[in-house]
Amino acid sequence: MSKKITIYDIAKELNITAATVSRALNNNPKISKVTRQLVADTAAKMNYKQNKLALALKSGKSYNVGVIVPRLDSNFFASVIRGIEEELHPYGYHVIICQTRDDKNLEIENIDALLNAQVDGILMSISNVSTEQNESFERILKKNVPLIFFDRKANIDGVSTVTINDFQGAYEATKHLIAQGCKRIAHLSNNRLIEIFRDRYLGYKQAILDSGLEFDESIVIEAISNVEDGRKITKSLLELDNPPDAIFSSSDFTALGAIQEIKAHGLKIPEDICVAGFANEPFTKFMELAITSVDQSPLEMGKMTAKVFIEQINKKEIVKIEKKVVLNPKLIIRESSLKKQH
Amino acid sequence: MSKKITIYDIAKELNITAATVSRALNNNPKISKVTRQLVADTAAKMNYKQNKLALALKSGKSYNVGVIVPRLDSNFFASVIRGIEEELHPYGYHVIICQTRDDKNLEIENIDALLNAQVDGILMSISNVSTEQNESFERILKKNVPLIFFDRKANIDGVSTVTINDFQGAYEATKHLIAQGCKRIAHLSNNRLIEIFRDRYLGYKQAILDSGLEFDESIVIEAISNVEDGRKITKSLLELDNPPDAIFSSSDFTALGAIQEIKAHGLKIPEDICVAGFANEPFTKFMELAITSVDQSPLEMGKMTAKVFIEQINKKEIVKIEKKVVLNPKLIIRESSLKKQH
DNA sequence: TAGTTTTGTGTAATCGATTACATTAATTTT
DNA sequence: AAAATTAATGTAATCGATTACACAAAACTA
Repeated sequence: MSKKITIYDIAKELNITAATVSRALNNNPKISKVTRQLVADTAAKMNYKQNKLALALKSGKSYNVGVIVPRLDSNFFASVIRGIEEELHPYGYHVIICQTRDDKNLEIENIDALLNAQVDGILMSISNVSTEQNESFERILKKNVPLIFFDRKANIDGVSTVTINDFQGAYEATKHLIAQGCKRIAHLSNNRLIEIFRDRYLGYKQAILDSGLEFDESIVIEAISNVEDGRKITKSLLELDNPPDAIFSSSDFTALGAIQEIKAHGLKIPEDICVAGFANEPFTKFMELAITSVDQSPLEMGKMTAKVFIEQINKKEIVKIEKKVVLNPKLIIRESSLKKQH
Repeated sequence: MSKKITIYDIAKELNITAATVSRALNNNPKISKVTRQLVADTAAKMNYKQNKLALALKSGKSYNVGVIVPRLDSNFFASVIRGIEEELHPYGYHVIICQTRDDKNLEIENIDALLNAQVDGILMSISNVSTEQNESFERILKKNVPLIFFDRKANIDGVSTVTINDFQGAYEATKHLIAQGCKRIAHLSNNRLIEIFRDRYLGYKQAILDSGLEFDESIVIEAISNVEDGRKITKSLLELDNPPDAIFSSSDFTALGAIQEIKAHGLKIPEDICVAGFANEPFTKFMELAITSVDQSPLEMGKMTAKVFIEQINKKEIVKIEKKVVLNPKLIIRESSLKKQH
């Protein structure tokens, strides 16, 4: 119903030009105090609201950033996004969210759409399948749009990243299992073309080697991150002639599956088999048998990602900065791996 | 680095005007096939990308919708947002997310910011504290921006809503507890100024009255939706002279707290006390003692909300439609309330 | 008092698209 | 062959802001 009020309407009302109105609203000292006050009052009275679209077109700053994640309804990504939103909100930035659903074409499509929408930056976690599709990323950089990876990164020159030390997290978790007396630790892995899963695998492996235990590649198995796959693979592990006495999983969901299967086999946790997961999903804490896991502080990761973006925005355009922030994981030891004192 | 290519650049390259380029790119039949092809080829060669900001300013359509929720890192809201995104993506709409953190001022601020950013619609779940701050909502409507509430709604004329039947969900859950033989059912409620909590309370009450059981207001207690509050309140309930034999909670988190406290008291679930929650949070399914809960199909709710928005957008502006979609809740019965057959 | 500086506004271009309204050239009609 | 259509493109306004440059009036300088 109500027509939109523009600075031209205010100008007409006061018999001045839109330029003066614009300056007055921006508190330009060249405009007399009297006029400034008059304009401010009239704007308020007419219920004027600045059209950010026009401003964005003129200034080249949309005050929108794009955030791309594989999926939204995961505690981890939702928390990261919360962190991003809360950190950017005070600066007046809005967050546009996109999901790739681990689909390469969707990822490309989303990047293009965000660029066309003139976002001021793109913060993303790459999808499972985007390994070596650097073309889109190059397009972002060529447009001089800040690009920052969080958690799942691709290694590209000039791109800042915010990650956690997955190697370290896996190393500590495995060391902890070893400290509990476990000698044959299986690993439920995931697609190791993704750096985070490769690093978790490497951290696990290093911990075993550093402890003088035998490393057995045959009990490292790739799983999809869900309960069912965790059960299925654990079943096959338990049926081995030489079953493991601990399971370190790169996902809490597969760890949960493992726990269910181990119990179904009549074995006791942690007495017979210890289990540790990764991500510190909310449910790991809630279980009656709480699950040991590695916390990734997603909220912090989101805030840090946003901070790196803000820094980047404020630099001279000529300077190419590349910041690699690595957060420390926190091992949360719970009942699923903590044996009674002996 | 690379300058942005506009239709003017293409025009100059081909010695035609920008108007012709614009028409050609939009496949206007008035432009000869030859020219259209030529423009398309040149645009591709020069790597032209349409500036959606300019388009938005000219057309008045930004193809952005704002989604406002109390918080992002809750499974429920994250799933709703996923549903919204997946439904709107095919139409070319982008989703801008905002959190109110149950802060009235933030809610108002977010609404204003979205309106100034010229979003094409606002889809929101009101915050705990926004009861009767209809002023902002009116501002949205006055600007003719479609406003749709999901889950937590305010009752405003001309606003479409997508909710679940909370009364029904609570009614069924309570009836189920009664069917298990429970005679004294406590209710962990929440701020009943919020319609969803009021309705859950009313559904619970009605089920008790319909079953000829005694309704006792003293065992209806308001709780904050977290585990600690659930424990605290359950403790006080168990210490009553006449403790309940079942707890129906309006939140899964308080239900979990209740379960922990009941176990701590040495009582058995479901034999001594049955427990049911609300929301079907992922962890309710994962627990060793899985928790009975009411599913709200958040993904569906998100998709439905988006569909209502699309419908609204496509109507003539003159027509004020008001659509009230009510989804059916699904009672998921699990071990926390299912007694063995007697 | 003539010249210079300052103060406050206006003029018009710009951001990058779309589109109503000409206008010219080509084709068809009579 | 003149008149009427049609086809293809150009001109210029528009969306709603910002801002470099211009300019008049007032204030200051010498």
